[in-house]
Amino acid sequence: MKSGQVTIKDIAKELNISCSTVSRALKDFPGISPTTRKAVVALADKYNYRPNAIALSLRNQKTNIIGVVIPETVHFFFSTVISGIEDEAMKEGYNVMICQSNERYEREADSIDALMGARVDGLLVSISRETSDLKHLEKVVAEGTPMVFFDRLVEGMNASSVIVDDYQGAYDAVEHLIKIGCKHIVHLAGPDNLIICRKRKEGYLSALEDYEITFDESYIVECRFGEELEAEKAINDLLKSGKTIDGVFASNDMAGLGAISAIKKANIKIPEEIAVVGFSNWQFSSLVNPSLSSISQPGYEMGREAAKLILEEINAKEPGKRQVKILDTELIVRDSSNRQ
Amino acid sequence: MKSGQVTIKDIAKELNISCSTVSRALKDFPGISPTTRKAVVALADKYNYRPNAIALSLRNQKTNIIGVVIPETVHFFFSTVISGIEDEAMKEGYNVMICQSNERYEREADSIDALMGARVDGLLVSISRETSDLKHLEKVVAEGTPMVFFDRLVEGMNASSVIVDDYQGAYDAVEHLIKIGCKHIVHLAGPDNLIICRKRKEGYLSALEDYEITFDESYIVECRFGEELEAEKAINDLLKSGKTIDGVFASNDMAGLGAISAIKKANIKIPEEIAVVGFSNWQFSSLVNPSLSSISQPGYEMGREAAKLILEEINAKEPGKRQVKILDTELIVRDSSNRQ
DNA sequence: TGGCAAGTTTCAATCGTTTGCAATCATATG
DNA sequence: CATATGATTGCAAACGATTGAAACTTGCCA
Repeated sequence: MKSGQVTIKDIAKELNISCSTVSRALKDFPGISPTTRKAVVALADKYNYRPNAIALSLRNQKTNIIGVVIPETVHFFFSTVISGIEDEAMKEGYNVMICQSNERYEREADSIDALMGARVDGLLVSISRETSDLKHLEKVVAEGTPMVFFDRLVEGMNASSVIVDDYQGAYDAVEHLIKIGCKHIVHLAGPDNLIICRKRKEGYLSALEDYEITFDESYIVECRFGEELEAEKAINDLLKSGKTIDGVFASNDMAGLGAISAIKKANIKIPEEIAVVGFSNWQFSSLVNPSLSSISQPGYEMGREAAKLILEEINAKEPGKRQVKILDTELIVRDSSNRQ
Repeated sequence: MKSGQVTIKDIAKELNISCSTVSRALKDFPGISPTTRKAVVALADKYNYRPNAIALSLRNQKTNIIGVVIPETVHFFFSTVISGIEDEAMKEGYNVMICQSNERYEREADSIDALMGARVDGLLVSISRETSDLKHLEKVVAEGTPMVFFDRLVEGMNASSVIVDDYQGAYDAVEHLIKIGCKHIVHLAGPDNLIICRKRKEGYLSALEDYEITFDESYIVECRFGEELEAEKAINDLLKSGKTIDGVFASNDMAGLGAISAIKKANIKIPEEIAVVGFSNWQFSSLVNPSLSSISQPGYEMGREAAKLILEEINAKEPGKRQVKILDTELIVRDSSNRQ
């Protein structure tokens, strides 16, 4: 802010009138003579006057800024969420301040502190993989700043959230595998402290139960980091152990890809011998070979819904009820599970 | 800002002292009695006092916010740039405000206006595909707000920039194709109004010239949108026209992928009969089949460098010289151009 | 000519923080 | 006892914009 930008004062001085008059002239307040109004508007135009949002924030006790704390923008899913948030926020005259936690707890806490210091009107949060201590989030609630979780929520917290129906998505994926004939389905699970991962596991288990498929504990392998090699190794180990496998449900697409890798290297046919379904429908999923079936999550819509919820809370005089918005997923069948 | 957050005033009132004293006590100013200081610090701690960044911004005429205008965060490359910007900014105590132009001129102009209204200390800009009118950018410069371009810069503007050596990257890609034996190399070009695309085309032309390969105008096809189908159609048309093709240099990976699609569908072998190289090294490039050779751009580093440059300008008393930082690219050879 | 109303404009306070200067206090010195 | 000294603390203005209330300027009528 080298502030070559003109202020109301500058205009007032040049026209030899008071700031109040300038302010009122610019907002079409009654009681300003047409002459004055025209002179003010002309000068404001000439100098490209823009109201100082900082000054307004201070006076109105409202910044019109939404803070967003997100694990990583480089994930395709999260970047679509950001797009949704931004579009909705911009439409309503809000700006967005984004901080990435890089999946680290400390960075998440620091980010929230910074955003609170900036007096954002509300906070949209998707917690990091590391987060289990909730002090930093409880402070936010205690201080009365509206907060909405998206995708990665926390339990037992007085805040609304927007999530995807992970349970149902997982159920759909596994049901699909069963219906094409799979009876020995491996689940590459995510870390247990993320609710989304627990839900996906539950969906997997329910589908097995509903279709009366015997469950084998060793068919669930936790892939903590959701990385390709991690999953490749997991599947490879299982194959070597001599277990029968005819289907894989991965809790994310990168793991699904790792599974495909391992299976291809073992010269096993996809989907004829082993079918694979991932989760999240990453950008690359349609591009790999074989293309990866997946559960698509409406990221953009999640962003918009989260923004809508937080704006609702910001504009509510009374603290309203907590809401949980659950968005539907969609099974996208591609070559990796397409048995005619 | 429902502002349950405590202010200096609240603390002052509770201790029956003045705001000045509280302020000084919190900043370890000399001339405050240890008793008072301790009482203030204790209370500030108890109430989780955070300085109001808005008030500070107004007083100091400095927001400690960097504005970022970017075409789309959903592009892997741009999201890595954002990470770089954010890391560097956070390290120096700055926050980042991000606006996406979605490749639209009008949205870009609006975003810049919003960020200027928020009195950001500096602006990092990568222009949209649509942008050719520069009025909105010239205003920024005229008003004395530091601005640095990254990746997509504009010419004839008094601002620093961080770019990738697109010319050299393209040259390397084409030279590589020539060295593995290609003599009829198609270039899927990007829109001419983006300097990066013109540079890539120049690199292509130079390499052909240096290696004395006759140039055929019809081997350059412009793909305006950088989409897969667009490129697939372009290559398909060329193949049908009966032209000899043994290499493709695409100005981005999505176009490269389109080329691969078209070639595979025509039952032509990659890389033996036609080799393909893309540009940008998108996340999926290593995952597709055949994996796509590409020119990697250091996105994260570009973000950090851009942030460093803008911080330098913000902190400089005198407006310094304009700098252009050029980052090196790297040719990554994968299956699509790997002839033994 | 005094007075009132309508039409304009200005004053002053506010938001939270900082900071130069003035004020207050206690203690010590002449 | 009066005053100087040093240690603390408070006052007030500033940043830019808004807004209720007060003040000013007209013109007009009795």
